[in-house]
Amino acid sequence: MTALQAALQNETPDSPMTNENTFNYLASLNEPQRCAVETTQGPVLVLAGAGTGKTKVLTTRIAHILIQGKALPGQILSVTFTNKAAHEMKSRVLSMIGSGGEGVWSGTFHSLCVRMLRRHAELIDRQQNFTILDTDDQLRLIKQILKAENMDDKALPPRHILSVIGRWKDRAFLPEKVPSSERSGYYDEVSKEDPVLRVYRIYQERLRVLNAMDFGDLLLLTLELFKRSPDVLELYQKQFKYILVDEYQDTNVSQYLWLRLLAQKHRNICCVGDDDQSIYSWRGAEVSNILRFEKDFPGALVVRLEENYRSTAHILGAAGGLITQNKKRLGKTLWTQKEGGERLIIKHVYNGEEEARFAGDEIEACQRNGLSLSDIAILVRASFQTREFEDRFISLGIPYRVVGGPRFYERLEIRDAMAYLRMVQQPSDSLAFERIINTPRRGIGATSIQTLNQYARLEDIPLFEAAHILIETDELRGKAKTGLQSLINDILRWQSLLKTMAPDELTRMILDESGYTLMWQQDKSPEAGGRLENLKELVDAIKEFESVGQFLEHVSLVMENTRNADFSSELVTLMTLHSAKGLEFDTVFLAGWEEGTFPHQKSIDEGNLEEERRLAYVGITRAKSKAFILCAMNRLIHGTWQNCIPSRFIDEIPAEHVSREDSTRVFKFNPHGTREPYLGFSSKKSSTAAPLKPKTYQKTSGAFDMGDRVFHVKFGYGKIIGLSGEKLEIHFDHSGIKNVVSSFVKNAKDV
DNA sequence: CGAAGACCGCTTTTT
DNA sequence: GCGGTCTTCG
Repeated sequence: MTALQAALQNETPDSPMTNENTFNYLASLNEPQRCAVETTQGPVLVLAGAGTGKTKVLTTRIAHILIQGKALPGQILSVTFTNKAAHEMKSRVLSMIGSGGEGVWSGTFHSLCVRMLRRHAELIDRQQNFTILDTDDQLRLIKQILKAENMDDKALPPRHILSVIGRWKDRAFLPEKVPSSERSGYYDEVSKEDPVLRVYRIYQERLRVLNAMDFGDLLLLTLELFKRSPDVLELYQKQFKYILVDEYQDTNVSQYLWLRLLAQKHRNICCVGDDDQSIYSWRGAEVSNILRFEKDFPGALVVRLEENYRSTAHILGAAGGLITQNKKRLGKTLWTQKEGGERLIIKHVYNGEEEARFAGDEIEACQRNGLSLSDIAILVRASFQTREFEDRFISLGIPYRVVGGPRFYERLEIRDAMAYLRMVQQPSDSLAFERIINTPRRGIGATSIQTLNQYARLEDIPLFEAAHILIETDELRGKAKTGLQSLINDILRWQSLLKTMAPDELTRMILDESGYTLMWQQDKSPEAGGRLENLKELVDAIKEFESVGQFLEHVSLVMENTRNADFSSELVTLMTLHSAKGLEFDTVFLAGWEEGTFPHQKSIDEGNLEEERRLAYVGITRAKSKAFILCAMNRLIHGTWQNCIPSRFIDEIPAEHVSREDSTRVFKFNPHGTREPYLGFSSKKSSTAAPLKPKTYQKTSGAFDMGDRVFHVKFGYGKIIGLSGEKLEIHFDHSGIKNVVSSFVKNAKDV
């Protein structure tokens, strides 16, 4: 019997069990952690520094509440930001208390909101099967509106409108609630109003007609739901006796209001976060939420977790010294029981190429010392910075992986396929219809689509319905008419199969019968093969779901890449500082610490240096034992070479925690400081010039010959034009001539 | 409807 | 300086 089952069988839930074993889970906590777990009543703010065990506190707290019998699983609300975090929470709670933990309302803000909104859709003018739009759809909708309203998309770029609306939604402003002080900055002389606000109003109206909502709406409309129906709000307020929130420093205003409403009744809310790791203000996160916590929840207990179990004293000292430069923070100092450790190494290099070469050499040295490649990460400010490292690693034969990048469900072919599914699931999804109406080509051109759109808007009906009606008239002719007629028939037929056919079979059928598969089969471009592969993968993915609807919901809420999730294999990790948050590595290379790159020029211009500094703090605290900070003296920026000034953050790290490795061999030391542009040394071209050391850790795939057609994950298809042992010289169809190691390429016919 | 040329913008990214 | 997107023309 698990502890929870025992607790649930206990007739008097308020009297804790006396069995001492039940309390073992508390023994592994340090004093503040234990305090954060045991103070279940009233508001609690846990300021959890990097590597101080915050997930442990959250999961143990849930287990504690359940084991103590203070609440049933369904009375606990546990909120995170990412699906990954949500899954981890779930599995860790389950492993602590065994079965019974499944009933906890655990998920992301967005998934929890969807759960509520589907239940009460009619109260916010939607049907239960409403669609969740992605950015693509949103953008298309905005463009449509601009066109229909005769507005100039040059003066009002759709992307910008979308981001303004997004920020309004983050702050819980419905169109009529946007304060005049928060206007977009645009002004229309004729209508005497803010044109973006006007688009916003129409946009929301269109979403209602489309039975759709965007991501911002998930929060915004849940707030609206609570407002329109106090009964519904009360239902949830009563239900959730205990609320737990992860990454509180990343919440936006809407999320904050949502939490505050739900916590009003029981007031048992526990927020965990770290103001020093707030790095998402650009997508609406408000550090002030965490800074203000004690005011928002009077009588709150604030617990600081400051004992770090991850890094050496030097790393913590460096990060701590840096972050004290920030004014707006609650303040805490990380410490460790670990002794010794190495200082951070600050390495000045000539340019980006040497930066990559240095990292490559150091990584090989790490390997010789027995470190696994999976213990090493290169962290960059912006994703384009990974390129030079990739090039170098390829020629050295260091296996690597880039985290992030384009995601599966954002690919063109996947979105198209999903649009077909959406049409079958919800025919009023006009954005999906517009996407596939002429893909593959059916002779329905822009004019025909415009006719349909005009009619649909005039009658306030979905596009599909408009198509139904106009097909009976002479508005459309020739190919457009026959093409549309057969598409409508197809969609209706697929719809009739929705209930009876297995979702993956239906998907395959739709892709075949619509001619979509054929379209890519006939496509001669190099990507076509990959696209067909992806479509197969999509069909495979759908197998796991009971219905098309369930699958669509999953995809719209879980956009993350699961394919890169494997951190165990022997690969160096390359990623941005943003995506590194929450991870740890033995050795970390912090690349591109120059003014303009990091801190980024835009942040300097906008005076948002505190957030950049927090980003630096996040970067340093990822390292367990060793951190390199790399600073190039010259860099190619937007096609021109620029002299670089070392990042101000380098100077802000206390000197006693760093050692400067300005090798005089490469770097002409400037006794007056590090801020002077580099003067000596001339650029030596070619990353392939360096001697290649034999690799023992790598399997030789062998047998390649001159002229062989091969495939490379990054460079695509190409032909071998040179051979020397492990090293191949390949002329790639799209990337030119590159030197690569044979284990990185496959024979083209095996792909 | 497709190809070629002009044009722009260029941090971070989850849901 | 490049790459993606939009426009225009045949």
